Amino acid sequence: MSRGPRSAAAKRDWGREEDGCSILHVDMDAFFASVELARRPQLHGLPVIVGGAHRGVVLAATYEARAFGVHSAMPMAAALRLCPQAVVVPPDHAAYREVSTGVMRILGDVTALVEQVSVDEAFLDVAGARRRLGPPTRIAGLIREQVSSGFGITCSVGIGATKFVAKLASSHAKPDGVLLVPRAATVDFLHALPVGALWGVGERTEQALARWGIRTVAELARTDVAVVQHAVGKVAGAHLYDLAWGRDPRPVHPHRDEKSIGAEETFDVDVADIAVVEAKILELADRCASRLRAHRFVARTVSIKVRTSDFRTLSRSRTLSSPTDVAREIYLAGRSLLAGVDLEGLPVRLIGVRAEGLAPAATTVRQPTLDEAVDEQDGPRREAERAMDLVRSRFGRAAIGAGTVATRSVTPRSTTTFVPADLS
DNA sequence: TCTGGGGTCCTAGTTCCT
DNA sequence: TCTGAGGAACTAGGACCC
Repeated sequence: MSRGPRSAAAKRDWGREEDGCSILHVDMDAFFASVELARRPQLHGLPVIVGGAHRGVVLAATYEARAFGVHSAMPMAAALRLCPQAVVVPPDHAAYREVSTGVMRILGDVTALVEQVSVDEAFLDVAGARRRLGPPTRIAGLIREQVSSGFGITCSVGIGATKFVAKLASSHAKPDGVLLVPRAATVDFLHALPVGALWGVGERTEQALARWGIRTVAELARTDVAVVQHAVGKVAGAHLYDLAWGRDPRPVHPHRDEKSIGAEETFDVDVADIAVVEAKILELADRCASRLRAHRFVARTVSIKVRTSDFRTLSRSRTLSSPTDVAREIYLAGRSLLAGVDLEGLPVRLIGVRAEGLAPAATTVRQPTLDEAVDEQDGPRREAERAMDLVRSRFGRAAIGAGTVATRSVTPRSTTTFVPADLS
């Protein structure tokens, strides 16, 4: 689901020399939409958009919908103005994860050096697989064939000497193609692109560079690195300058350490009642905590994100006296952070909770604070939340949830509301 | 006109510790 | 005991990616 700008000039044959090009970037074509089409063949050939109908954005669109100017991250209302006949399908992330796992298994059979970047893309270093499977273009063909026959979806593969070039190559191979950029052609390939194609150059950075007359990668490469650093900052400037000359030493990392786990939600209607926002914080804290426990992590820092009705986004964070994986502790920190935010009387559009500073639970010592030493409920709370995890693993997430006030908890028809302790 | 959700990384200012 | 320097850690916010 890459969104970087592409260049027609870069979408051509750059040569056949594969030596020194061991990095593959595999990117599913319109992934969510393709999965929907694979299980609903009657939608083939139609403009299909995957996304939320209310206050949503486009998560994926078929190439038929893209022909009308629809693209991912576009507000759904705008997409439907451009393409009113589009079939809108709500996202089914569980299905996408399942296909993704299957695709990653195919990639894992090629080489152990697979770095999954997101649900629909991954880097592979196939240097060690060449003797067994052949040159990179052959391996790319093999992968595309297996993904197509196994899941009924297509993918594009970019081949280059570095991760960055492989990624750009895959975006220019779309849809359903392969593009090899030989090592010797790397600089020419890059210099054919607009500066926005560089990794890390979004709208703001593009504007900042444009103020210095830099609009293409070639122009950036010809500019003094000090000028680029002045325009976009020291670290980013040096990094962009290196990328513009094809220098990208980052290896393919099969394992990436998670840095944070979070959850956020946009309300259907902006909310002025703080109690409602706090209840949502509890729900999100519960989600974060159960994911922390599932990954066997504890978090040292809790942060919240608040978006007000005027679309301003504020964040607050606090480092806890002791790392935690307990929803109540995350909730209490989140609630107190919210109390410190001046909303200027505006209703809340979005609220998010994030657990940061993750460490393995098994090797992290939790020092009880003075409060906790007195509060003997902490142990039972963790146990109660683990019990909730067990219930959810058997009956699904909706089977059980945390309540704010035990006496007011309502039991819906098919759902059990479990109140582990007084969380208010 | 409308703008999701899950992340990472960087910068700059402030606070804390030695 | 006070003070300043320097570095580390924390915090808030912005930009970016998919």
